[in-house]
Amino acid sequence: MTQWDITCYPRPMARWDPGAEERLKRAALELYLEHGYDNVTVTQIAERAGLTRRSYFRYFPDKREVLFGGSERLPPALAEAILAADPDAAPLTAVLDALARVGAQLVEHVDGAAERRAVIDASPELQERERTKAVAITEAIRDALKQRRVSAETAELVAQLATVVFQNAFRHWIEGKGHTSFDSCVHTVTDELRATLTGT
Amino acid sequence: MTQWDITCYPRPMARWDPGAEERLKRAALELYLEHGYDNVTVTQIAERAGLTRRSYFRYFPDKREVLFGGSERLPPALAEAILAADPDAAPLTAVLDALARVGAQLVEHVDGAAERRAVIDASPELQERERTKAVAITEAIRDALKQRRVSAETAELVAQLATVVFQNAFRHWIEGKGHTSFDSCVHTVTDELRATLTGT
DNA sequence: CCAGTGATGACACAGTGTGTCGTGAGTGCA
DNA sequence: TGCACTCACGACACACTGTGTCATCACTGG
Repeated sequence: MTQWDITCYPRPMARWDPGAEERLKRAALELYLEHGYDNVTVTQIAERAGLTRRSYFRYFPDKREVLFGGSERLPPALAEAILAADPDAAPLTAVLDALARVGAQLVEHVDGAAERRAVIDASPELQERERTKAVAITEAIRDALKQRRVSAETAELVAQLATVVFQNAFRHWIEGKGHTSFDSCVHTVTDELRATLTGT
Repeated sequence: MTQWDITCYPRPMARWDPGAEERLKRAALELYLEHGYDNVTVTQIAERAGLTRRSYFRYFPDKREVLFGGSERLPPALAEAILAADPDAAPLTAVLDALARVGAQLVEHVDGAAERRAVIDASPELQERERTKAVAITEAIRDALKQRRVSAETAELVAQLATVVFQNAFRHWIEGKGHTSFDSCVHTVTDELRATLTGT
C-alpha cells in the first residue's frame, strides 16, 4: 500500500522514487493548510511523503524552506534581465522593465499561489522567511546595477524601491487574479509611487 | 562574590535583583560579539547573567529577541508623531517629518548601536528578526496614515517608502557616527530617492 | 558475479522553547 | 512576633528542530 511504485521512470532517474522532493512540498502545503504551520511537525510531513524525518532535512535545510522551492531562481533571472537591458537606460527604468518581463513569465507557472499565501499569512515565522526571499531579490538587483556602473548608493536605493514595486504589484496581481496583466500591475504601482513622491 | 548585591533599590522594586533583564541583554551582546550568534547558547547567556536558562525565557520569548529590547516603543511613537502632524500636510511630508523628529531622539539613548549592528550583520537569523521590526514600523505608519483619511493603497506605499528612508538614514547615521544629524540623513536619502524616481 | 555509488533508514546528540511544580525571600496584616 | 500570601526563580521533564555518523540496500558498470 505504498504510494511510490506507480510511476516508472527512464534511465537517468533515481534508484528510489524520484518524486521525493515534490511529495514533500505537497505534503507540507496540505498539512500546513489543514492544521496550521505551528501544529505540524517535520516528522508528519516526512511520513505523509513516505520518508523519514532525516530524509526531509536532506532536501530542505529547515521546516520553512519547503514552502519556498523555486524562489532561488528569481534573483538570477532578474539580474540577467537587468544586465540585458539597454545600456543607456536609466537605472530605475532598466529595473522596472526587467521586473515586468521576468514577473510576467514567473506568474505563469505558479501553482498553489493562493494556498501558499494563506499559509504564510497565518504564520509570522513563515513571513520572516518570505522577507528573506525579498531581500535576495533586492540584493540581486543592487549587484546587477553595480555591474552597470551605477553608484553603490543609488543601486541600493533603486533596488529597495524596485522591490517595493515588485511586492505590491504581485499582491495586486493575486488579488485581481487573471483580470490584469502583471505588467500593468507594475506600472500602476510605479505611477502611484511617483505621484506620492513628486507631489510632496 | 555575587554581583547583584551592589545596588539597593527603593520600595516598589523587586525581591531578587531587578537588573535581570539588563544583565541578560548585556551578557547576550557580549557573547554574541565574542563567539558569534550561532555559537552561543541561551544557557551561556543566562549563566553569565547569573540566572538559569528557564529564567531567560521568562524575559525574552526566544534567543533573538534579547537584542531588540525597546524596539516595541518605536512604532507607537511614530504613529503618535504622524497623527500630531499638520492635518493639511501631504502624507509623505507628515511621515518624513515624524521620522526625523522621532528618530532624532531615538538616536540619543541608543547605546551599543554599532555592536548590535555588527552582531546582526553576521547572522541571517537575526537579520530576519530585524526585518520583522521594520515591518512593525511600516504597519504603524500605514495605520496612522489611514487615521488621517489617506486611502489604503497610498498609505501602504507611503509607509513602505518611508521605511526604506528610515532604514537607509539610520545606516548612514551609524556609518558617519556623530558627524551628521539624523535629520540630515533623512533628507539626504529622501532627495536621492526623489531624484531616481523623477529622473526616470 | 562483484565492487562502487548514492539515496535512504537508524540512532545519537546538542540545543530551543514550554509546562509544571517546588522553594524561598519579601510583603501585608493581626 | 507570627502567619499567610505573593511571586521571581530554580529544577525537572518533554516535544521538537537540526545535524553528525554509520549501516543498508537498490541499482550501475565492469
